[in-house]
Amino acid sequence: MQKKLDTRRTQQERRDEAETRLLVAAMELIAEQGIVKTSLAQIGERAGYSRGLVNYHFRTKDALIERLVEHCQQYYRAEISDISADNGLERLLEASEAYIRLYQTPGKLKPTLLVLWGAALPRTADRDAIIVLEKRIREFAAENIKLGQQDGSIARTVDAKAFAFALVGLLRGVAAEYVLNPDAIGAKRLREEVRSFIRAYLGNTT
Amino acid sequence: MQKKLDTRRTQQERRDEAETRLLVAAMELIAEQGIVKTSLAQIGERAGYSRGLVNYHFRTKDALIERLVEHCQQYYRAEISDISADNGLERLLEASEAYIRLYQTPGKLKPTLLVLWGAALPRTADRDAIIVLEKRIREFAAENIKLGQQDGSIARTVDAKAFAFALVGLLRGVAAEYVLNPDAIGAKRLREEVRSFIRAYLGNTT
Amino acid sequence: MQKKLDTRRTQQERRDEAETRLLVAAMELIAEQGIVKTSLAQIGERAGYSRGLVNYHFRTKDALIERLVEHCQQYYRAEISDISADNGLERLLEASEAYIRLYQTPGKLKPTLLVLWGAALPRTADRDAIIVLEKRIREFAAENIKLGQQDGSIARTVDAKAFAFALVGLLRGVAAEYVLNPDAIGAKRLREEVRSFIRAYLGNTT
Amino acid sequence: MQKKLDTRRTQQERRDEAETRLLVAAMELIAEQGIVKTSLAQIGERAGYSRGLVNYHFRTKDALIERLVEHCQQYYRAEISDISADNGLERLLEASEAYIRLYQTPGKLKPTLLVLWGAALPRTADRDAIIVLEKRIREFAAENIKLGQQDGSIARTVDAKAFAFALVGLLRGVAAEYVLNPDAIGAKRLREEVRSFIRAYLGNTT
DNA sequence: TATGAATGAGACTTCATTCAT
DNA sequence: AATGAATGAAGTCTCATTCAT
Repeated sequence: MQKKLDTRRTQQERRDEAETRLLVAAMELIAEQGIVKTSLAQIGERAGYSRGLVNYHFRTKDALIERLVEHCQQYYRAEISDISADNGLERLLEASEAYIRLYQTPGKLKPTLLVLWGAALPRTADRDAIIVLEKRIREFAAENIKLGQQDGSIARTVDAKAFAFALVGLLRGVAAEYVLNPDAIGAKRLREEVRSFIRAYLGNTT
Repeated sequence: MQKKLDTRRTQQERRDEAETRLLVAAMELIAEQGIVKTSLAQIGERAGYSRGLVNYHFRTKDALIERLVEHCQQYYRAEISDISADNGLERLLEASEAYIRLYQTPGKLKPTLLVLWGAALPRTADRDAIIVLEKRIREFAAENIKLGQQDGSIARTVDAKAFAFALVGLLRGVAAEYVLNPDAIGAKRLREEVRSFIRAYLGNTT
Repeated sequence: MQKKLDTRRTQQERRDEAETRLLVAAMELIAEQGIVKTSLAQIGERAGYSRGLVNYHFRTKDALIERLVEHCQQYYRAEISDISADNGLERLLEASEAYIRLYQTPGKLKPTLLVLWGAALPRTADRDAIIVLEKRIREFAAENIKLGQQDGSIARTVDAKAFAFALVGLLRGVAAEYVLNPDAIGAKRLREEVRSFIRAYLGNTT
Repeated sequence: MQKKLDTRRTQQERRDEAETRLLVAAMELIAEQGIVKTSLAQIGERAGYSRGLVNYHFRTKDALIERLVEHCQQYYRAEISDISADNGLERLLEASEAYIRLYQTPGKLKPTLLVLWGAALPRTADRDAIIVLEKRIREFAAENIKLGQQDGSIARTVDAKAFAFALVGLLRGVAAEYVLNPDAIGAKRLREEVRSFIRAYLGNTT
């Protein structure tokens, strides 16, 4: 019985590990090649398994992409989560800087979510997961703006919803610009510029 | 003589008309479905020709995309070109507003360039044309910033190159955000927000 | 246990059988139509499978051709291999006669290698495999000539390398001639003629 | 009237020149790439004309190939024709040597007929023209053998028809071997070897 | 749990041929 | 006589998916 339990746990663990490795492989490949050029066989093999495993785990490619968006989100959240500041403005600035920095530190996985976002611009099937994600991020920004308005760090005249929309656009767009053309501007200089940009507006009418 | 002129032009005209119709069809389809899901056969047929004509004209799909980027640029430039303001800041604001507005007025062709831009994020073959285009646009922005610094409408402390980078990111990102989620914010409200955002920064230290 | 053995072998066996059937189908079709007119879909279907299987197995058409050359060689070698004579001259004569006879006995597969050889004359991609094969065959001939010179059946004045070159040319050329025009000469008469031709030269200065 | 005649002749001359240039271009391209990979458009353009001209002149590709075989034959005959020897054996030897030499002197056109011959090995449409040509050449050889038997230079025991068959095979085969692998043997050495080979047999029983 | 053989749809591309100029 | 726009068939190759092991 003990043995059976162990076996069962091992099976589950093996499954989880395989799934994680498949997702990581998928992130790498999609960041490199885009969604369509990345085949399920490639993913399985990059993960160290067989061609067939992706279908076995995720059933279809669309399901994999959907699952991938969630996975990416968690991954990103984990990398951005340690915000130490305690007033709203600083929290926004820190989060923004962390977001940009994500694309400036080496590592293949980073651009994956951005690539998925870019791929969602035409009316494709995988669009919905990205849209939901965007909404959540705008809400996160809006909450921090309201927080800042309560603690006095952000002017009351700022329209939280509208600014959140613009801010997310700015960050996504600048990140994309950087991915496309990393040599056009210094990494640090870019982060400062974005920071000043945001601060100039939010602190403006205080 | 009239006849001869007509005759001489007709072959060339046929070719030109076909090319234009193919490009327009390609823009429509790519805006709807993205690059990869759009087949050359679809383009030919949507344009009212045969499945094979696209290859006859453009040789390869990559060549078509490259040509399409140029075509889009001209198309966009024509729509944005009438900037009436005479100082640098106002010129930038007008151009920015026109750019956002482009995605807010109906018409299938509009999102094409944005879709191409999003599709260039992974390392695909068509990437280069987009990168070149981005560079040109940043240069256009930087020139207007310098102009504004000469005519006094923009603070001398602004780093033209860095701000151009951020500005193009902002506009692209906001446009993408809007294409993905047009109902999250009012069209006019968004344009005002972007305008305030830019003005707050550029006029900041005057 | 028996069952386990069976199970273990079956996947591999399925693959091997498919590969053999595909190669045989390819040999038939190429002998009939030549390389270029033979499509991969035709091969798959003649073998009793789907249109796509050839690509699944051999990846590309060039790879199939390369594999086919090896396969043909083994096939031919098996048909020619029983040379009983023990002196060099007789061994050469027997091998030569067996080679010609190969094209004189019915059976679709026989001309395949000859067709591949003919198709390699222009600078095509599949050329290399044939060239390597030719070299090996000339070496085989040269070895037997040297053997004959040691056992006294072939004159020492014969230049092994040069004669091997001419001999292989003779056999290939006569076989091709026969395939093109089987009614121009009796099968037996042709074999005798070639035999006399070779013997006249090799035994010449004894 | 004179003028009209002139014009007519000029038209005819232009037509002839175009046809010749098309045929030469076709010979070059087929020697390089084989029949199937050579497109009619390529031929037209290599000849300095338009893509459409080949169809205008020859109607179909098959007709071009057929015409090409005749043209090649004339071309080859012109290069081989000056045989000065006056006894049958020497005439055969000279012709044989000239044939081999044809493939040993630089110039793209040479291998064309050989390529066409190789391409005729499977049962294709263009086969017949080649078969007819082969027959004519065997007859030419047989005539010279009989001539040699009359003038005493060739043994009466030789079977003219059978030997002609073998000889043509030898020459074709050796030429093909040389085209495939020119570095395996010296050009002069090869011609000597073939000459000795033939002489050994024909002079054998004198 | 995992593998990989097999399928079949669909894409890009080439090209002989037709036809308007 | 000559051009080249346009067609449509055919071929190679990729790949998501199914299924037997």
